[in-house]
Amino acid sequence: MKQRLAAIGTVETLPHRVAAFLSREIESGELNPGARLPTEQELSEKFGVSRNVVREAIAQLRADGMIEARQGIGAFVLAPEQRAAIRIDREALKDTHNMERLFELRCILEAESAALAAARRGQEHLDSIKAALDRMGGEERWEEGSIDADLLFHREIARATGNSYIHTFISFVCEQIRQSIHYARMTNPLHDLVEINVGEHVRIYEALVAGDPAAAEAAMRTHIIGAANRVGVKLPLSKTGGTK
Amino acid sequence: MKQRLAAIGTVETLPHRVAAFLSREIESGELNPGARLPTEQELSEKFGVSRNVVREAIAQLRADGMIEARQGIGAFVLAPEQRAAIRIDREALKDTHNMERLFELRCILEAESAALAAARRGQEHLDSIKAALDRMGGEERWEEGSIDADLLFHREIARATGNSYIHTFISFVCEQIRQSIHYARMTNPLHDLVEINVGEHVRIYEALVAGDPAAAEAAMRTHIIGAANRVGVKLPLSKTGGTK
DNA sequence: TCAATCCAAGTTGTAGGATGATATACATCA
DNA sequence: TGATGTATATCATCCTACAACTTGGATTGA
Repeated sequence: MKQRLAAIGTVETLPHRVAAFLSREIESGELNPGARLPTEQELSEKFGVSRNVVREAIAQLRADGMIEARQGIGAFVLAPEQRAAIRIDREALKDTHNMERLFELRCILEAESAALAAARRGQEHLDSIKAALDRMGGEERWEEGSIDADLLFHREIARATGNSYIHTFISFVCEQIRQSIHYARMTNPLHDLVEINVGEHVRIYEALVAGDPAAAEAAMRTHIIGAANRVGVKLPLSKTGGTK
Repeated sequence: MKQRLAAIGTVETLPHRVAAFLSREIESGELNPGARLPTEQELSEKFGVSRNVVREAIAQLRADGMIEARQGIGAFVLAPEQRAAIRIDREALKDTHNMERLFELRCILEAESAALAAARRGQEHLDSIKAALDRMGGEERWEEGSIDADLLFHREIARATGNSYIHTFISFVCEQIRQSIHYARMTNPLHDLVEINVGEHVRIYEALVAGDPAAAEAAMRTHIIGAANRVGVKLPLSKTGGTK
């Protein structure tokens, strides 16, 4: 419900559309780093909007460190490594290959974080993780609420590391994945898969309770690879086979 | 040189300052999720700026998914998990404890990525990594150029994973760290430390050449812990002691 | 009294113009 | 030649006005 409202609020506003257009042009390489953007006036004429709209669009891109505006000269495209923010293009995630990469990143982040969490978790963390687990396996299965609980489970583990940056990054990546597979989840509501999913979570939780970092890491790795498979993403072995 | 200009270009513009202020208020919890922001007019009066400036500031926050504006009603604070972008507060990194957390995150990301890179790198990757290594140990030591080369070395390894998201995330984290310790590097230009730093990079490179994921991961982990120490950050054991 | 309708005020979205600050290129002059 | 000033282009900021939208209360009618 709330989600619905948020979605409606995200209607394309003019500055957003202009920013998206410029952003695409930069990402696609039509505007290389160092290149100068058209002047605000030219852009406002080109898009048929007021200069204020163009300025708001540029303000967004500038905040991300995508472009740099210099008074009296113009606005220039910056190199990707100078970005001040990370933003993931939702469109690009429709490509399975990109989704695969994102899952790989998630696996790296969450596996080691699970190990950290196992070593550092307090009782309160275990409680909130358990609460999420119960909600996930509760009456609501594979519904909106269940997915929320799934995400919350992972976020709470990230929180148990005591590292706010880890929490932020994991929350972000998970949310990107969740919203991108939003459409696909109704197609495979197979109960077998749900059972498997819950079971994997239980094993992670047990490792955390035991305070066993290696077990937590392994369980998390197994789970994420499995989760990727369940949404149709074949994850390449993110770890070199546990040969260590 | 270019870096210098970029730094000057980042002078605090009015919208940026307003956005930073509001962002602080949200992060600190003074404005809870769901709360309504003051109207644009009130904000413009409060900060003594025009409404346009306020609007540009809000445009930034909205692009990040921090707030949601609804015509005719007002602007509201969104929950952290709905954020569309990751941004790290440079001010917060002045606190050593936060810097420590960021290094920990970096260690997680880079260690496993080094293992991936060792398994997937092609000859072209090895070449560009070697080029960065040479520049680092070249005539320019611990100068601007040397630090650039250091960063490039890490970015090229991230690129060798073949995963663009990993590359993006690692580049981002490294850049945040680099800019935050910008002032500190002149204070410890001890040549011993430089030698150690280069030596650690060489060992990583050798593991990549050998195609040995485990060795690459271990070398990278050692290096990042060492790098943290060299800028005065004592990293807690990010891995549970290699007891696996 | 109660309900439906309409209207007015408040808020964000967009437009357009005016002025100040800054950088570049060119002309001017010693 | 070299320094200086001027013209111009561009972004930064401000201002006013109106459109679109939401809310709540006033009005109206039964």
